[in-house]
Amino acid sequence: MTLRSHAGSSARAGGASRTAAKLARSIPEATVARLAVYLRILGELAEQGADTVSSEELAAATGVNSAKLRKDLSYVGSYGIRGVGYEVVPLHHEIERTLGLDQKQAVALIGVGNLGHALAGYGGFGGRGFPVTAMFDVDPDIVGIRINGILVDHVRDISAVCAARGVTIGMIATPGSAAQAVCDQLVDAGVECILNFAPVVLQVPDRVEVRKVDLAVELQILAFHVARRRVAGTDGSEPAKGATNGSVVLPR
Amino acid sequence: MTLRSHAGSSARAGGASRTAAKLARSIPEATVARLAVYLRILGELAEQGADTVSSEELAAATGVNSAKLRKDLSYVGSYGIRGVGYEVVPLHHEIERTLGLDQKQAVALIGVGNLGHALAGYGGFGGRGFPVTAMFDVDPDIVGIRINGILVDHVRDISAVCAARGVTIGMIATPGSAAQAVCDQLVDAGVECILNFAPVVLQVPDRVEVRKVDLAVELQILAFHVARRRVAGTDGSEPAKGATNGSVVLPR
DNA sequence: GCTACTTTGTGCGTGCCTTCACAAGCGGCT
DNA sequence: AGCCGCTTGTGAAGGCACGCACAAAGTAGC
Ligand SMILES: NC(=O)c1ccc[n+]([C@@H]2O[C@H](COP(=O)([O-])OP(=O)(O)OC[C@H]3O[C@@H](n4cnc5c(N)ncnc54)[C@H](O)[C@@H]3O)[C@@H](O)[C@H]2O)c1
Ligand SMILES: NC(=O)c1ccc[n+]([C@@H]2O[C@H](COP(=O)([O-])OP(=O)(O)OC[C@H]3O[C@@H](n4cnc5c(N)ncnc54)[C@H](O)[C@@H]3O)[C@@H](O)[C@H]2O)c1
Repeated sequence: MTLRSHAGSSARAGGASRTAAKLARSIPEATVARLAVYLRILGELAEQGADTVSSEELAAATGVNSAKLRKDLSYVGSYGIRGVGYEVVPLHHEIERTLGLDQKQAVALIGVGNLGHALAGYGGFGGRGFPVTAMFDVDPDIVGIRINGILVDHVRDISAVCAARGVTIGMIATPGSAAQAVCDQLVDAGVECILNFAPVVLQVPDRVEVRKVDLAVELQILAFHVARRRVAGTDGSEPAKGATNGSVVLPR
Repeated sequence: MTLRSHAGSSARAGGASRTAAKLARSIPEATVARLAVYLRILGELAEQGADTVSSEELAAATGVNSAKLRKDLSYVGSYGIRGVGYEVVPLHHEIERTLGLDQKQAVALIGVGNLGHALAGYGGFGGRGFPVTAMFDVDPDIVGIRINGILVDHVRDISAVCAARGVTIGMIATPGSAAQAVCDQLVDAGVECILNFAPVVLQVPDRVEVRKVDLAVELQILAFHVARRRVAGTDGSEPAKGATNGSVVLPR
């Protein structure tokens, strides 16, 4: 099992129900998100010199159910050894390949304000295959400066610069009022994946994928749980660890 | 695929059970995340002087299915008028109440580095009921400075300061290596909700809820789609419909 | 080679979330 | 008043994800 086909796409084993096709192996979105987390832990384990890791250990480290983890890993292929566990390095490599991280993605950052500066200076991106290769702003005090050696260009040049540098992912960190216009420019430039930090809902063509990071929403969700907890605390009903039910109780 | 929203990051922390409290009502986690988005749009509509809004309009503005939106709103009560739509202001008010935003939550920020500075200076929090009322760091150059009038304290004082200012939510923006220790201190201080920006999986007691914002994971998910799209492009399989998504996904 | 033990890979039941479709309700028009 | 058109609220169905539990498959010991 260890020396499985390597080049081949290892078209998932056995009586795969998938109508096969060379690739079509669709991976659940939820799994993709977790794979990225496994990847980070595997990287740490590799640095520590770990050779193999069991699903149980990896699950504990990433905070997921071990069965779920094994199922997730089964989507990238069978890289485990029964009775032993998973080989850290090969698995890490294979997840990278599955997520498409073997090919670097050039990232463009639009809006180099408070948040933009933090993002631009963050080493966690380039180190993981996402070099910020282009930056844009409209503020004349910002356009022209360099951050990590990259020049901040004027937004009017988005199209040309992105095309020239092969940008595939755009990060929008402008004020909300400018986000849609910036987004449109990115789309015109051919960018098909956008990470949006502005608190607006972007309208894009079907072919473009948008993910949104909305900190205010995150806080509101937490606030909701604080409030719920408070009320629950007053009636003495025990929080109980019952079902891993995703729902939530609320006063009315 | 774009639509995959899902919001349920978070740790499933303390069992959010349905211990049927007398006046309790269970709201799906996914709905809570979307309510926060509706809320923002409703706020904008109110500013523009809109009187009512139909589920179809609001759905278009927030990028969700109108049936889903109506079902979401049905959890907060029946505030719609058939044949007309929803009254903007009363609905806005009611969602706020439902999410527990009528009571302000004091937020503590730990780690005032690049990202921390951006978060500290962000007006979008205080303006929405989440004033940053305490900040902490270990760097002697940072401890003692003021941001927006708030003094940055030393981490050793987390417990005392948080208790004194009634902090209910903690935001961790320290390097990953320090995150768990900081988290433990917050937990000791009685904080039960944590928003974590560090790329580590925090271990917390069941009663504590953790949500994680992991930008590297977000980018990796986008990268996956870029890669998938590239391959798919060769065989002509369909792209994926667009829309918008909610927030971040993460397990626990 | 055989047995005992460990861990993977997955079939399957369960439950949440989404979406469709439509009856019920409301305002306006005649 | 009565009818009409529009929109809400929700029952029901389908899909997806989770997690249990177990057979398969490998290692270790004798
Ligand atoms: N700072 C935070 O912690 C934080 C948190 C959550 C969300 N956000 C969101 O992130 C976005 C940026 O926040 P910020 O605090 O960095 O704001 P900021 O005002 O500091 O920075 C915005 C930057 O965008 C630039 N800009 C304005 N219009 C532009 C345009 N049309 N094209 C290109 N650049 C343009 C400005 O010159 C400025 O440099 C906002 O939408 C904000 O709501 C920020
Ligand atoms: N900057 C970004 O855009 C970005 C993006 C994604 C994730 N992150 C994550 O956010 C975290 C912070 O990033 P950053 O760029 O602001 O890093 P940074 O190094 O600029 O800031 C970290 C701050 O934490 C402080 N700190 C260190 N140890 C501490 C401790 N034990 N207690 C309290 N404070 C302590 C440091 O003094 C520093 O001020 C990191 O975990 C990083 O991975 C940052």
